[in-house]
Amino acid sequence: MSTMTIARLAREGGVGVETVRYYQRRGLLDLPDRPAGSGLRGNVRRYGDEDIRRLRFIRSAQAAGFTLEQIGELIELDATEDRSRARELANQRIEALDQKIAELQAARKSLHRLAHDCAHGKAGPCPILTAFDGD
Amino acid sequence: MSTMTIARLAREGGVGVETVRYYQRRGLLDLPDRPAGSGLRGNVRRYGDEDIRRLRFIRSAQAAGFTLEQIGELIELDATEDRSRARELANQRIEALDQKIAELQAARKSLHRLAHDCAHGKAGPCPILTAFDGD
DNA sequence: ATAGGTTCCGTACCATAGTACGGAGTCAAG
DNA sequence: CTTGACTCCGTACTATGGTACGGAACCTAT
Repeated sequence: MSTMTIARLAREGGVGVETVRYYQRRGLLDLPDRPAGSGLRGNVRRYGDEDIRRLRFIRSAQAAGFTLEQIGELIELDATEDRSRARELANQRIEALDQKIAELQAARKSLHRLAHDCAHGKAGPCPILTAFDGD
Repeated sequence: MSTMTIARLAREGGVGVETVRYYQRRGLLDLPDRPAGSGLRGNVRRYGDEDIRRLRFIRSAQAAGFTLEQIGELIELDATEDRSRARELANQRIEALDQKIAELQAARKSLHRLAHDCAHGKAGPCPILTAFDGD
């Protein structure tokens, strides 16, 4: 699988072709050389497993809450010896994740109570506007 | 606290004045009448506790992952008897939250492992690009 | 060798959720 | 009764992360 076209790469990464091109523009994915083949300006670009890995990393890092800009830094960092910066970014994100997770769990609790009150309440509208009170 | 200016309302809600005005434009917050006082075109608008509650609801609902558009629907729903729609929205969001929470917890785990490997690894760069492998 | 599907690339556009600007009006203290 | 802060309002701009468009080149199967 070492010579895919961009459509295949996109499919492997679970994104659209335009998204791959967008990541290339952002410098997150490499733009391979066009192999100077038959055509006048060269062949179509080819992608390999390394590109798939990179693309999947981008999606995972995004799911972890990193911005594309931070992901760019992570990718650059991966090639350096700067262990402390890498740890710093990871630990910052873990803290943010812990906060976010707690927030979402609190929200979940409120929504659960709302759904319950809403299902078993006597009459009238569900108490939506007060759903998050006391959290 | 039944006659605040917009700056006070914003402060109580933890947002900026421009954000309050934005929510008014979106129809999420009411635009109270300008009390026809001394001035030619009326006084400045005044806000009350109801507005604070509404604003805080908006922020909480946002934290729960609702979009502003959905929040608009929730606010309208609060005035109706449509219990099933309210429950539907709440339950949909709970499902999405459960997914999101699981995703963030997985990401947290990966980052934790990365930080650890990065701290105790022998030499060379941290294995950033492979941090999410095997999740 | 020709039709159709892809690729390439620049540029433009989109949604979401704000944030900023500027000028006129209004308010509150001194 | 002026000065400085705040309000009002429309309009424009921003950030983030894409998505769409269009024409030329290219590639593949018939």
